[in-house]
Amino acid sequence: HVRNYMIGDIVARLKRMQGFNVLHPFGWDAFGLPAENAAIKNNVHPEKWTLDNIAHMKGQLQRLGISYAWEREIATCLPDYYRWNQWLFTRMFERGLAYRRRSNVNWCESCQTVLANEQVVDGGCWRCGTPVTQRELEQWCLRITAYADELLEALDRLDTWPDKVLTMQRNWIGRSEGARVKFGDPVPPGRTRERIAADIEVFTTRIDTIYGATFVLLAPEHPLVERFAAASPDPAAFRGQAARFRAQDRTARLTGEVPKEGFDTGRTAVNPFTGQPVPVWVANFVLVEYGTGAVMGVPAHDQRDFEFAKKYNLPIVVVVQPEDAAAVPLEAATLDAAFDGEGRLTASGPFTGMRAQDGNRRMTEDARSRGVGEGAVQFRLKDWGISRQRYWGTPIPIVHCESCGMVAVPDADLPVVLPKVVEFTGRGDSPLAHVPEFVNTPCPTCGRPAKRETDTMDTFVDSSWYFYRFCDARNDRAPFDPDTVAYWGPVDFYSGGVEHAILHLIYSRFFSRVFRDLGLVKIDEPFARLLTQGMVLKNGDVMSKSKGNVVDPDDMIARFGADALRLYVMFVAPPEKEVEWIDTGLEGAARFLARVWRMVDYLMPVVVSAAPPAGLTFDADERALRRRTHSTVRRVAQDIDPRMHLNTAVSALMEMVNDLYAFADKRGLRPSGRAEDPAAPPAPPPKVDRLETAAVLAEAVNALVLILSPFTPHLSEELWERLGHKNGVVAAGWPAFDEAVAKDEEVEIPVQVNGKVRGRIIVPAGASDADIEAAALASAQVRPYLEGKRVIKVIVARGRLVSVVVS
RNA sequence: GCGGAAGUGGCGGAACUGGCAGACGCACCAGCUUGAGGGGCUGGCGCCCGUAAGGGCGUGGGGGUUCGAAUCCCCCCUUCCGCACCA
Repeated sequence: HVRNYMIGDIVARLKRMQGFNVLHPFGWDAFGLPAENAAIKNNVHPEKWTLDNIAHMKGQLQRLGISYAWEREIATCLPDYYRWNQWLFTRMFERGLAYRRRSNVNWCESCQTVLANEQVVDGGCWRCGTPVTQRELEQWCLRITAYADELLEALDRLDTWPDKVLTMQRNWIGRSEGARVKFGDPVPPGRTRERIAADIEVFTTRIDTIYGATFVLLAPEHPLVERFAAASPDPAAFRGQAARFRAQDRTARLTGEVPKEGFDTGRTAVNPFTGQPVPVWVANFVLVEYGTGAVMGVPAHDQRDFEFAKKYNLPIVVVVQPEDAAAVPLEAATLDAAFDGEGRLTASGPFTGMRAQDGNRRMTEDARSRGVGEGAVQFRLKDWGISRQRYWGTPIPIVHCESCGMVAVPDADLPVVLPKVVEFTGRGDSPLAHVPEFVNTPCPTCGRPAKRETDTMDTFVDSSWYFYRFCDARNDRAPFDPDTVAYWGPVDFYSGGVEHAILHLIYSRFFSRVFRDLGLVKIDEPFARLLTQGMVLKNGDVMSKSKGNVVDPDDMIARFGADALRLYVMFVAPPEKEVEWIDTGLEGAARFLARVWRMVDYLMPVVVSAAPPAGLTFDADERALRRRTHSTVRRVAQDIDPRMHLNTAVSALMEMVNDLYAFADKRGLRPSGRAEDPAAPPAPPPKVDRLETAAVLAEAVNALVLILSPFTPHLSEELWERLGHKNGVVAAGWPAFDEAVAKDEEVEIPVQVNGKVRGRIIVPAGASDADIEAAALASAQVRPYLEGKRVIKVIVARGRLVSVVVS
């Protein structure tokens, strides 16, 4: 976290010095399970635990010198903030974007609460890793799927987002185009299998293979399964098999550990293209929540179906042949794996001979015209289940009334305040349900006794819109003023860990669009630029209390100072990479800052009394130092924004300091190496004869202190003041940079002969290509390599290199 | 399996549009600072041959494009990350 806040702070400080109006806010995402669990464990109220932690961390951030706009500080656990969660929930409820339904939900036994799909990682809880089980519960859901298409399509325009995040979101939304097709009741009498009571609708992306569909598979949870069971000769056995599949460990199923299994329902359905009856089976690998919960089995062209057919001896029919003319035609009898590539259709009635892709289109049309199917788009994205059976979260502002049903709490009655006196058991039923004063309330509509909803909201609701609240953090009439958000929004620069790639960043994109459709914001995408910063590791592991490898920023501040810590963390690697923490690196940063301090402190009398450089005539060394000063001013700014290479910005600062030392050395100026030793004789004061030398030193030192300040604000402010400036580094602004001064006077150009560097020439900057070529060919270093050879070609590359080709 | 990112000295990394590979720093080595430690300063530090001058090799491996490749293309290997029976 500290690294992330530093990155943002350096950008904010640069932009402020460049004259931008910078909103650099901070808030506390303070609801959630850790506080509640700590409360149970330590017998302290979650609110106290949370507020104490906030106070501690705020002190730490301030000691690090992170320049936050504390007057806009928010904490999501305070009614000032969460009332607007409730307000927004109410708006969504009115629009059908928030709804309640009974469904299977992910349940974490350890956290004793529901998890959203996004919060299930490798079949376990994202927070504690406990394997997730399924429970049937009444759940409030937010209809994120209403925005699925838009959330997907807009990713194409987020061109500054990391590819990784875009890909993860695309996969998560998981759009696939295909068709829904009905496998109907067999009509003709006299079959051995009985008629079923309804068509079975399947979803497929490969309708072109439908002539090879030789069976239909239902998910064990599919509604028809129970109907078939009831009508079967042995309902108990039937139900038992289905129940066994349903009970199979979901985690094992997800990791592919459970073998594919199924059983025959004894029913048939008619393939709407072949007209042939096909058996209907129940299979453990078919997912009820995806598509229609039923699929057609095409063993020749789908590997899962192939394995299933082999295991249960179901017929295999090849309907796509690879187009590769040399290939041996596939035959069902000899097939050892499904062929899922493109090719030409065979044994597909009127579609035979078409390319599979064309067949796909034509067969979808055909199905539609005959009323047996239609094109369909399917998403993997599910609606977002937000009910949590815990205490420390935003109360859901709904009242359940026996006569009026579910009624939203009117805006005037918001916030629904979280009661303070609650018993925490961690048992997994909502703690609020045991607080009668909270639960019992008159129905807002009819006034009769009614009961409040006792679940609280997923804390990701809190973090899905807080960035707009910062723009107008003290507004008590609305979540924010639209004009104010129009001024600030969208967020220009957003940095955080890649762990937010799906959860937070997709929810926020969803909420932004809800606000847009409510007329509160005009933008779609909340975050214009996204940086996913790498984590800081210690001994190859993520720092965590349980591993005992945490580096406490306060310890580092005490030992080396906040500035050294900031400089080191920025220098050690580019922001998006992971870094391994090493103490010696921090020592190096502290050493560098001591070096800066010594030189600036030593030169102070010269700097304070120096003339401005305008109108002076400088010697070569002085011009070189000015060149370094001006080019570093430019480079540091560009390395921060737009390049976001904070590590090379620090390198540039170090190079400048090295040059400053070298220049000073040439002029007999050298600060004492032991400034901290009071017994050491004081260094003689700097003696500078030339007006011009004093001027370039002053220019360099003043600029250095300023351009270092985003990284090392404390050191820079102190030195800046000592250098006789009054109003601080931000008021001073980013130093002006003069292209003419920064430009090299002459350049060294390598000369290659047949691709090898054989010499170097020095030419005035801006020399013409012809002059450079002539100088290269005349060079004493190069000439021996041209003796007796014929020069075929000479290339002068952008004034940077000469390449001579000889035979 | 699918997808994303990445492989450069002992280490972290630099090389911005194809143009001097290894900037900057860490570690290490040698020297100076009247002794030690600490601090500071100077120099060295990719690999191989060579006392040296100099030469050869070198950005995971192999091929290619180009006057020129860490950078572009093809194949392969490795690592990390994400998704994973999505029909």
